[in-house]
Amino acid sequence: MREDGTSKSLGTHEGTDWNDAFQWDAREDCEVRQILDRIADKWSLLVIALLDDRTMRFTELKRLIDGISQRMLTVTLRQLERDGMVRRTVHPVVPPRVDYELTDLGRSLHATVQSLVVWTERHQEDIAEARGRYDKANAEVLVTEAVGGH
Amino acid sequence: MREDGTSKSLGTHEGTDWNDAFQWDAREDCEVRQILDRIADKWSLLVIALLDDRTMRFTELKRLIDGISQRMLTVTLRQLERDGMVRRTVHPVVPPRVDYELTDLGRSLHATVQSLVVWTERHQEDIAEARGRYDKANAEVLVTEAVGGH
DNA sequence: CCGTATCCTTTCGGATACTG
DNA sequence: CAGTATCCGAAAGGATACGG
Repeated sequence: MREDGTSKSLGTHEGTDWNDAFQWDAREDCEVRQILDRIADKWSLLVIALLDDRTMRFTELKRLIDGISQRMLTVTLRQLERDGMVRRTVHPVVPPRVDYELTDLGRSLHATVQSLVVWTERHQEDIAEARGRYDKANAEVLVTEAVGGH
Repeated sequence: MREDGTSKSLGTHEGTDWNDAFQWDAREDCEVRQILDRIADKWSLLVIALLDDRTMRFTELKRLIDGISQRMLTVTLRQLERDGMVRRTVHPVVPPRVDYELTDLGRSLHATVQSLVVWTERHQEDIAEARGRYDKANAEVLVTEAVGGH
């Protein structure tokens, strides 16, 4: 896909007062986008948060997260392992035992993500308030339209 | 949906050495999860990054991002507006003119996200290297299986 | 115990056409 | 110009069954 690797969204951007925003998020093949996708997908952060505490086995994670399907836990762990966030250790015993633990890179990522978590906790009231206002205003518009026969 | 609002993923967790990871990400109705979803969706960050520079009109954003469809720009802006990140100002003129600008909350979020961007830039080589190792190791496994008649 | 393979539903997002 | 409405294909993710 993407038969032209050249001009996705930057274009020629001649004399514009260009900011550095696009250095990091313009194309999908951008590193930042990929990490962001990993961070934001439904389960990765949960896994990282749990493993930041201690090493865990597959079934432990499965049980603690529990909304997760076996398939998605596997997929999530494989992605995290591939990106170097998680180390997977297979113990050749029966029944099989597989340990998962965070790498230094994974721990570092988790620490960084925490600042976002803190931000969210600190501002969740502002957000809730904003949503309240928006929804209220929007409901009024709908009512007005209905009354006016639209 | 979710007919039982009680036990989604915490369960009873009796005497486990429980960490605080789940305070912020266990359920989908959690604030952090919602903000994360917004941050990670395909276009929000791009919009925020552009608006952090200056106020822009709908068509300006459309042109600058340009991979985006009209529909998704509208949807993205509405979500950001609802969450209090973006302020939408309609000027009652013809042809219509609508300005979008970041609120203080939006600017604050953008600043916070930057730390993640910086982290990614700083570690993208580690990640690329990890992927290289993983893919190489994985390819060997496949070859071994094939040779062994699997 | 730790997965993989398959199927199937749900969601996301692009294309297109139409309005004030 | 700045949207809304509708349709449709692609992808994410859950359920289930099976394998080493």
